[in-house]
Amino acid sequence: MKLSGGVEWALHCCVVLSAANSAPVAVARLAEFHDVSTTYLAKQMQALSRAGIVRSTQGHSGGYALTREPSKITVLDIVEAIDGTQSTFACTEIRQRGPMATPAEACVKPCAINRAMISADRAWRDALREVTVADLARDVDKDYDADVMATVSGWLADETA
Amino acid sequence: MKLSGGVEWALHCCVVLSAANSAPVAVARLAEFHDVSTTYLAKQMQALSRAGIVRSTQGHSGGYALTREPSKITVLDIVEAIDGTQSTFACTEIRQRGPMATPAEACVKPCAINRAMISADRAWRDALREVTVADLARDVDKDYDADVMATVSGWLADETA
DNA sequence: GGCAAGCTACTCGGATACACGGTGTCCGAGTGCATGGGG
DNA sequence: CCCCATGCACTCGGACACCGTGTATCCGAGTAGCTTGCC
Repeated sequence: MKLSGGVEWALHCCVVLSAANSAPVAVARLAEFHDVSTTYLAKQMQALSRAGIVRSTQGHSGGYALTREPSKITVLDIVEAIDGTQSTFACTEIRQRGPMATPAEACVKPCAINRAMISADRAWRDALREVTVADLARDVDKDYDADVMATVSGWLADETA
Repeated sequence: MKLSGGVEWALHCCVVLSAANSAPVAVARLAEFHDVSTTYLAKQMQALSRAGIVRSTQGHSGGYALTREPSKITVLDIVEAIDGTQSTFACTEIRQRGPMATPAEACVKPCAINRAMISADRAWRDALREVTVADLARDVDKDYDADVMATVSGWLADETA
């Protein structure tokens, strides 16, 4: 029950991209900024691209940019893009097996165990859906430094220049 | 982000054990009932034993039994026994890395991303804590058959005899 | 008949192989920009 | 001076190895109950 490590990178990258004002940022820049593997981060960004969260621009001075307002991108979107939308619990319907198997026609509804898991999974996703990239960016400014986002923005501009 | 498959087995086993009235049930019986691997199920039961959820009795007519009332055993207890208590998200503090690293003394509090994840994790665990083994057993009776629990209890008695 | 010692068979427990998914990396296809020549 | 063709360097994208965790299994240690012999 561990989340893929790439999720953290993807989240941080989305926050940084929200400071770039829709200007494309190359993977190499993002990787350098976070001091992580460029190639592996590229894999995560591809997943974000496939999920429609970021838009890729090729060629010189290309890169990735958010496709919509940071306030319209939830943490859940990013998590599901990287880690998949599959539920945390996969019911194998073992009640239909064994000497006292429940007949299949009685199994139209998920069993109590599965329901509890689905409910918990829903609570988890709901919590993640509550937080947007814009929230993350705002909290970063508020909590850690006076204007990290502005500094990041400037750093991105310098690097691009 | 997938839960260990053994969690499902452990949950079902705890429900069955709640029908056994504290009488020890061997792993072989549980495995036969669910039609799953005996040896692997044994591993899960060992984890439950280590967590103090079940008590093992050795020797002839030994086996596993719940250590406390089914209403005092939550789904979360079982999940954490099998899958560990570690959080779903492991913050690697990448904000302290790279050319614009945040100084460590400013990182006394978890970052916004980590906080969102912790909050979601908490919501998930809270939901699992709400459901007990007694609830599961009751719902099994209510939803699927007239008195599955009684039948299970009788089956266990027959097998033991 | 009652009791105790020994044996048997059944139980759990931890240590040991195998497999799949995540982790990490690489090179190729595609494209926008810069440049240089011509009009 | 302006426009266009060409080349280039930089970008993403998918295909390819490696490793760790979970999956599955086995055999050994320990104990409760049955059997049997004795008192």
